[in-house]
Amino acid sequence: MKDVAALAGVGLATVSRVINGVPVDPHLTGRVLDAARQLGYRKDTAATSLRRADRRTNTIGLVLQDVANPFSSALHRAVEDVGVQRGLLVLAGSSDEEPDRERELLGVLRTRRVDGLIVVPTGASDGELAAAHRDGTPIVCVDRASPVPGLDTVTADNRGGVAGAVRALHDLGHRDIGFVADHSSLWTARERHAGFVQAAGATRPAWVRRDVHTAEAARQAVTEMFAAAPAPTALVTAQNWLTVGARRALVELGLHRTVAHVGFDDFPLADMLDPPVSVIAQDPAELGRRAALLLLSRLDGGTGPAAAVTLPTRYIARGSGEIPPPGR
Amino acid sequence: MKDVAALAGVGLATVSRVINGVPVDPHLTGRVLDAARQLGYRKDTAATSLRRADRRTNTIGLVLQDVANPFSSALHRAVEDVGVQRGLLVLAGSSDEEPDRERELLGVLRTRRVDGLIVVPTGASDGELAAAHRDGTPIVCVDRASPVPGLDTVTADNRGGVAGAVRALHDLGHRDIGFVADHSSLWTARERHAGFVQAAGATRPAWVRRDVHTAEAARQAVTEMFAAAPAPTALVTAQNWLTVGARRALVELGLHRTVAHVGFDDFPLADMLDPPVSVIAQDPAELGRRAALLLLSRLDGGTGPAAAVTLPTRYIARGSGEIPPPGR
DNA sequence: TAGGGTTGAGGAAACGTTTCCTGACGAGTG
DNA sequence: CACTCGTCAGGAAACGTTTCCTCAACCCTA
Repeated sequence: MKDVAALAGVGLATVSRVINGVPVDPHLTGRVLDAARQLGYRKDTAATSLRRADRRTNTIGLVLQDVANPFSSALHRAVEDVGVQRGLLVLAGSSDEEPDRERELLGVLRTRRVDGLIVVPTGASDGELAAAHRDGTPIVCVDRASPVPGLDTVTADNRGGVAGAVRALHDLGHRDIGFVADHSSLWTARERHAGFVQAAGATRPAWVRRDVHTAEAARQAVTEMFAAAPAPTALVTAQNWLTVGARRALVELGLHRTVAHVGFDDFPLADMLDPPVSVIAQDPAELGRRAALLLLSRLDGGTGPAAAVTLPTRYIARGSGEIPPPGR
Repeated sequence: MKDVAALAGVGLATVSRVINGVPVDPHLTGRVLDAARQLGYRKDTAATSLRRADRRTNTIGLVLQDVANPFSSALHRAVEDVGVQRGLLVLAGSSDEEPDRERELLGVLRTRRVDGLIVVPTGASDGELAAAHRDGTPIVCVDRASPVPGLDTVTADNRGGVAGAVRALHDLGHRDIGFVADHSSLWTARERHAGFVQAAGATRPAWVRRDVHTAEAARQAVTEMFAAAPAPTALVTAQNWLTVGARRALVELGLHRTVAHVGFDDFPLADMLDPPVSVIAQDPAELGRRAALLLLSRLDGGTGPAAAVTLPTRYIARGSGEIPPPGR
């Protein structure tokens, strides 16, 4: 920059003004731009954000469950797309549902003075998150409720989605409905369970399996559920991997055309299985987009109470959820 | 930091030493750490990398095709996992195969003085990439050959993978094999086509469809290919979305149990379709891991000529590729 | 024509670190 | 005992910007 100033024969301050688009004598502007081009000058982001009054880094931190998970990566992409329009770059990391890892990530993101944070919180009430909030860093929690009061949140209507699907099964004549859900430490798993209970009422405990975390575990759980004497006539699985595992079990038991099955969360190729899998779909991209927009409005100085956006889910009838109970 | 120094009653330099783990009088170390904890001090990354002799930012830039694409995100995760062990954070962005977007991304990453770059290059010979290389930024190209000479590359054996699959079909008795590939501007598409030509020799032009970019386009291409009078008895699709689109077409034509079909790149649920889809699988996570390791060795001062790592592909026989030609 | 007001560019301080250099102190040696 | 050498902590400069402040030049008005 010093070199550019020297070559253009102007002061340092003028170079800064030109680079930042502050209006300046057009003649000088030309000289500075020429000199900059000639020297291949690019301004240094570190120095810029160090000195600027607003300390902006034009970077936002994104803490996901796992960058490679389709839900997370769709969300990531949506955040990127919103950010790009503002020249924001995204620093993303995977917490793997581990509170320690989440804390660590939040720590380094804070150290880098990101302008804002979008977090899929693990749920363990988190000191780092609270500290960042106190520091005034705008934070949006997405997909799950915030462990820290006062943060903006964007979530899907997990409870209502499941309840709706269960009611649809009921209307079809199903009275005996099984349910498989993920770890109860996850807010989404608890919400989906609550939706199930709300719509299905009391059922046999053996038909409700919680804390099932992998496709393989779901396969086993469903195999056991349908091996026992009175078996449900319909099944709701509360997460996409669990849905896949459950379908595998149903196929192995030869029940995939007999037992109604609805999964939470859409997944690629769900329509190409036989029968095609009906799902309660949420829109991860929309979750990400709304979270990013919310963050931007805070970055623009938006004040006011914490927003709590709930996005609707959508039932996609593909066939597996429309199987009637035996004898109807 | 000034406050910490004052509270601990030491000089600024000593605080810096303690924070960076330079050995210092244990008594002072204790005082400094106490003061830092008490004041909630965290060092500022911007100022650090501005002043440090090596200018390290502990950040690497990752330019992918699309952060949300499963191949890309698996690669992303692998890079993250390698980086985490070194305290590196990943700035990821999506080029969407657009050279302009790629340039823009590389530009802002360069501005941020990332320590190194991992890029899935669009292929258009790129001035930014070359400039970054000249500046001494370590760069690794992954999945595709480098448009700039002298860069490390990590790629899969696309050509050999396809050739192997075609030979296997030949051994089964297939003589008429169709081929569907992505845009020829993509290095991988060209390589896979080359592998096909190498193993299949000359075929009817109508049976080789290139520049097919979406699942829907693949569906149409395959529909046309098998509607015409002499149709192939086997099909190779050179990308996972194309594979899905092709399978959809085969199902619609009622040929999915008659025509042998092999896809390039594995995809989730490939084993749950009927018949299960045989694929030539590459390992995106391993590609990412190797690229990241290569980058780290350069960051550690590793010198020497550009490495060109080629990872093998693996044929996964699931059924669809093992269908014999009619009459055998 | 002189004086006050306005505009706009240059100089220097500041952001929060690291690193160089100086100087004090203690130990070892002649 | 005096001198030199080595060790280690503190002060200040420097990294590349932005921003504050000063100051010169110009225009307008009395």
